[in-house]
Amino acid sequence: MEIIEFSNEYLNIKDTLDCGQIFRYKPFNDGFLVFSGDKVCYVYEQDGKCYIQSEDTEYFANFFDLKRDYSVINNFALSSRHDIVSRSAKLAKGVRILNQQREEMLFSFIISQNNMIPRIKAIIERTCIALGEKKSFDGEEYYTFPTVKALASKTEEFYKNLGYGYRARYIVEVANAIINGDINLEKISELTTVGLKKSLMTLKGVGAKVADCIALFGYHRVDSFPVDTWIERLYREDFKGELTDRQKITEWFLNEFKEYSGYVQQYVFYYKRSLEKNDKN
DNA sequence: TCCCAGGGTAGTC
DNA sequence: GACTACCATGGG
Repeated sequence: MEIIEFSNEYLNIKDTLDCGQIFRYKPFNDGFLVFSGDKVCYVYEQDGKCYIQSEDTEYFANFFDLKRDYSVINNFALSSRHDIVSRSAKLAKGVRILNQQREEMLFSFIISQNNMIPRIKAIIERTCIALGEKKSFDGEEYYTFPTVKALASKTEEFYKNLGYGYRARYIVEVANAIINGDINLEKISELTTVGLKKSLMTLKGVGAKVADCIALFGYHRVDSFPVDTWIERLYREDFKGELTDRQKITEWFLNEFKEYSGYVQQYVFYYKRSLEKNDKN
């Protein structure tokens, strides 16, 4: 077991995990267990430092995007002419864009459509228990994310029983499309962001928003700006925007924030959702 | 009971 | 191209 130490100035574990880009993590001791594909790490904060403990620290150093200088990104957002963006940057200073596994992002965000985050987590959890491999870490049992082969081996009925609803058909079709070689998730990483999105959208159940999420969280394409119901509301309320077409709203944000778009999206998404949570408390 | 959730598809015009 | 009914499920 290896361990990495990292400053927590631009890495807040809880905020980064809790902003809807990852669905598999859980509280553990003084921090969290974080799962990615068949890998796991234990992360916690102590005395101004983050500690990442894993059998594969190299993987998780990249996973948490540790090589990138987030002071540049955060300062860009802090100095935005949009008040909502600078306020978000202040609140979400420790939020980073994780580098996650492509297959896991693809299937996870297909599940995410017209769904709620707690329910998405529950469906993915049930899927891992049913089709993943059982492993243990520091005495704690966990299940890996299923392989595409395992996902393709089941029928639509199987996924309906796991609570997928109408999305069951998409999982079966997409898993088989990968098995058949209709799409290669590694190969398409060579494409431009526009080409990558277009390629992902040939898959059943993957529209513009889901493709944006996969591009951002699975390929670190930060010239992506996923627009969901939260962002659409934020666009209307906080930017006084008048566009209604989500594609055009995405284009508007991309033009506004350029190569920082993906980071800004996470900042404001975190901000908007944290406000909502506080209203309920 | 209706509305909503990190939306997308297929049909119509 | 734009518009819309419909799609499962569970929580508020």
